[in-house]
Amino acid sequence: MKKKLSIVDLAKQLNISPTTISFILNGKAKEKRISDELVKRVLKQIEEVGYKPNSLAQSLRTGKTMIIGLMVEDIADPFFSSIARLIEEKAYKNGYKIIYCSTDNDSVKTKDLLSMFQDRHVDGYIISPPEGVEKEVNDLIDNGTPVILFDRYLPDTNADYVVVDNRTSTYEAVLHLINNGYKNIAFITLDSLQTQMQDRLQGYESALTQHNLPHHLKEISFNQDEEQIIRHIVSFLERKPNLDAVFFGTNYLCISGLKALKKLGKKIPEDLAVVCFDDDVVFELHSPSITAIAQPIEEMSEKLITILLGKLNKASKVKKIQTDILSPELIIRASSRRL
Amino acid sequence: MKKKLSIVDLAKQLNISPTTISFILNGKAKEKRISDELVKRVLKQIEEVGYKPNSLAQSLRTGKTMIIGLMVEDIADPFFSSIARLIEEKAYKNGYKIIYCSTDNDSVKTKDLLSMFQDRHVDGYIISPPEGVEKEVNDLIDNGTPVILFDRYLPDTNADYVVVDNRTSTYEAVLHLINNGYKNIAFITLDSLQTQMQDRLQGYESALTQHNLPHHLKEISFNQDEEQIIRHIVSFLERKPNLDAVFFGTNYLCISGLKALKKLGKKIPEDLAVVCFDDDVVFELHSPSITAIAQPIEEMSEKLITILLGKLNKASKVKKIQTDILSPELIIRASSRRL
DNA sequence: ACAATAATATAAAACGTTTTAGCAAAATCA
DNA sequence: TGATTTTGCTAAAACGTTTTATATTATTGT
Repeated sequence: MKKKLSIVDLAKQLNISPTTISFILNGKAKEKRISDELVKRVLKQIEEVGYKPNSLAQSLRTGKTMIIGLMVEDIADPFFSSIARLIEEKAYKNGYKIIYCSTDNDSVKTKDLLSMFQDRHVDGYIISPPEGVEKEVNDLIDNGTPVILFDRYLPDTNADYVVVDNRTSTYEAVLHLINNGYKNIAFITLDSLQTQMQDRLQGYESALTQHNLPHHLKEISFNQDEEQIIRHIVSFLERKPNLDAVFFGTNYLCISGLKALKKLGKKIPEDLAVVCFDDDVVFELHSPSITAIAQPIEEMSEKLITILLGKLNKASKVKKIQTDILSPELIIRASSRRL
Repeated sequence: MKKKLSIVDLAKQLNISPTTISFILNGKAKEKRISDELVKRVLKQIEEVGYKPNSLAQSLRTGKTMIIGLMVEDIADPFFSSIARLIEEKAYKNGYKIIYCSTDNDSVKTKDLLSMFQDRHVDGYIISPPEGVEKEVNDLIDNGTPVILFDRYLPDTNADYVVVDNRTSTYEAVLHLINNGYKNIAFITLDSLQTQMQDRLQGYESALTQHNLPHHLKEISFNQDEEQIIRHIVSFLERKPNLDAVFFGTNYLCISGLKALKKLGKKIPEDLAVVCFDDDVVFELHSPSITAIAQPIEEMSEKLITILLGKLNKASKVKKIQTDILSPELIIRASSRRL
């Protein structure tokens, strides 16, 4: 447990002031007119003894922690963990570390976590927020902390966001079903007011309305385990024997749905066509493979980190909200094609 | 951007010393004989003005950050993201936050990340380590920092670890294939010296040797994209037309393998039986469903966090290495049963 | 009634940086 | 030459806590 040496120790070794070392380390050697010779001497010693500044002290003094808070709905969800992976990569490349948490879409839990992150003086936030944390997010922003939302956004906040065009992509996916001759298309989704879910719902409804087709909506509430979800889907499908297609609003609803269909012995797509929002390796490998709306995860992460880093660097007082609406891709597979 | 108030501000408001407040906040009121009346007064004011200690200052002074460093091979891998999810939950419950990163099994990258985490004075580590970081891990431990490894361990370190019994579980899975009459069982695994992969290999080999069956080993090197992996598997399977079963050493190898089998038009299990180490929803939903060795993720996370918190609290100088070897469960599905 | 002890609270140092303000010597200018 | 500017560096304050050592008053014991 040997003591790490401090800038003061180093200064003593070199018989100079800590100030000088600090200037050199922070790239102010020129500006502060430290002689090249001394700079060299200091750098050499630093190299030799392996001095590393204590980042806690730095943070305390500067107010910057170089930490980004990443709050996702559920880090175990492949969509979010993939995003986390990409964000991590880009953040580390820029000297930032990531502290993460899963919100469970629970606003109380999220408020708590936000408060914890604030305590730790996180420099900026990337959040897929639940509803109900508008005030906290706005407080953060008013405080000058960059916050950028993704997947869904909070209409009543000034936070930047990066989302996909849920409405159009859902609309087009449903259109694809219609074009394949399906007429009784169900939408199994979450009972949620979050923007992305509402937009998907709108896309579904407008496509059907436009083609004069009947709506079949099943909203499943969020906090249930998989068994329950499957039971709900099974019972819905049993009550609706005339359905010929079903669109799932999220990847895990679709996975539960596939299990439900298996249980019911339904053939895809003969008995029921299937389309899902959000792609997954499960859908690619499934027999038959499942048509899905694939989100541009790489692009989304890139935008997120770029916007965030931009705000972190410039501390730009740009009042205008930055919004990025990306286009997902409909990947048509066997599950939605008429034979 | 209103200034947060400090313990000194609070002290001024109350006309007392910061020391007193600190004592009260750290539960030393009794020990330091602060009068109940004053304690009440302070607590009330804290509540009223919403004072929160600056954790950076606390960390600087105490050396404790209440942050756990979680280093996994790849946070986007469902095995690791599930663990991350559970660890997160338990850590937060105990007041710890989590800072994470993906190592990519790259020892250089990992050393870098370790150094970054040290800079940030992470209190303890949970790591699924690549080989080649033994020295760094031992340095950490010598330094008094709790480190606990999982999934694989580093024989040349004093780090505690939680792993599963890879050898026995693989042995039994292969035995299961043998008992179902399969005689030419391939093992497609990583070209890795990590303990978990070596143990799985041993389990495979001892089962075959014991039953006098031929070995068919394919080792795939780590840093390849999925396309390459699939090509390697395809070519291996083409070169070995007499195989009747294949055991995959990791979940993503199996996923690539399933894609390869699809490409080759092989029927499972008629042409080729399949078993995988590590379960996944893909395997459950696949047609036919895939037999897999399911790791006790919940139990593993529980052990990890319990051991780590134990070491964090007691700063126990227990020299003995704690090792936990859990038993995975073989989930027999359609892909490995003779018709 | 006096010493010893207990009760209550605090001042000041320390953690390791960054940054402001400024000092002394050297160089330039007029 | 004397004043001014530039060069090269540093002392000390600040960030917001915790902790050690100690001061002051009240209580107890004899």
